[in-house]
Amino acid sequence: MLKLSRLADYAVVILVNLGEQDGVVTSPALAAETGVPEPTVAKILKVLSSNKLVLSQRGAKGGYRLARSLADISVASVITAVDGKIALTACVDGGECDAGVSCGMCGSWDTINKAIRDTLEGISLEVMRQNSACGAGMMKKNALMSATTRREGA
Amino acid sequence: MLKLSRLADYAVVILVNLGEQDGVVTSPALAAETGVPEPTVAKILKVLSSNKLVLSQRGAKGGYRLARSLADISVASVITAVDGKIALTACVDGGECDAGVSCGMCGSWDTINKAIRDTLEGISLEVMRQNSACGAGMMKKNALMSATTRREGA
DNA sequence: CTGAAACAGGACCTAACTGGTCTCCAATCA
DNA sequence: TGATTGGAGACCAGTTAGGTCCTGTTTCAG
Repeated sequence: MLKLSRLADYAVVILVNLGEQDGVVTSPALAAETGVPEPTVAKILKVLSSNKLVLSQRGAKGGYRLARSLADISVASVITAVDGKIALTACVDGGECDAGVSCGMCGSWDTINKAIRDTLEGISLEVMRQNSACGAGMMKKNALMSATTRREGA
Repeated sequence: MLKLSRLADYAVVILVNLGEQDGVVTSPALAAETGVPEPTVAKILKVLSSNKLVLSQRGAKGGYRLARSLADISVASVITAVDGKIALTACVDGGECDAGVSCGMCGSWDTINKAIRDTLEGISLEVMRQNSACGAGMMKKNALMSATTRREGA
């Protein structure tokens, strides 16, 4: 199904949310905002921090803030940070295939991978935020709703 | 990592291999050619058959052959046949999100999904075959090699 | 007419991977 | 000095994809 990892999806939501606030924000606060479970938010933020997409401030009164504006963060960079290199198959560009079987087409996928990467590079989080069908309010509402549901369900 | 399912990868290899032969080919034969385990090849061919990408002939002396030329089969159609609709996230175009959390960006991903789909539509298996860095011989060699390794490993 | 060969369509099991949680450590500020 | 917050990694569990097998149906050969 060619699916994206859920973490990457969360990361986008979290970053957009972070971009709509000013000052440093703690991970619990972001978790409350987005409805994503706190430990997961923390984990994602750590990764984003090590990839320089967000800046962290440790200690009391610490938290996170965007390293650049939403317009300067591409979807590709978020996915790359969370999921690693963007590639459609096990044969990463020029890399060796352990399996061998799927390797018959080694070079061929490179074209596809590059095309997809270019596509994702061209879309910024700012665009994502604006194109959102539901809007920020809806996002928050949905998030809280799901958080409640999850808690009740468990 | 935005990865493609291995089945889809196999499917491409199998189809290209099928396209290089004439007459009907049995699934055991294709398995031997590609190095993909026979039951898996059979499974994939069944799916491809039901999606009209290959034509099947039952009974003794039966087998499979391409429904159209490699040039007329897009990578997108193969992936769609094997993995279902091509979409980057759980939110399929216009569909409803069960989770809610990842749904904040519902509409935004559509643009991305469409772009990726277009990219994959534009690449035919014939192109894949020609661009193959290793070439058909290498493919076969690798396949057999891995088949041997697998057998010994198990 | 009978048996073998090959596809059709499932059910089912296993294993890998992802997602999610928890714990301990380091840093910062009141 | 202690409370707060991020940093790093181990670890557990649920899901899902990959792979195998079984049974039936069709067709050809002898």
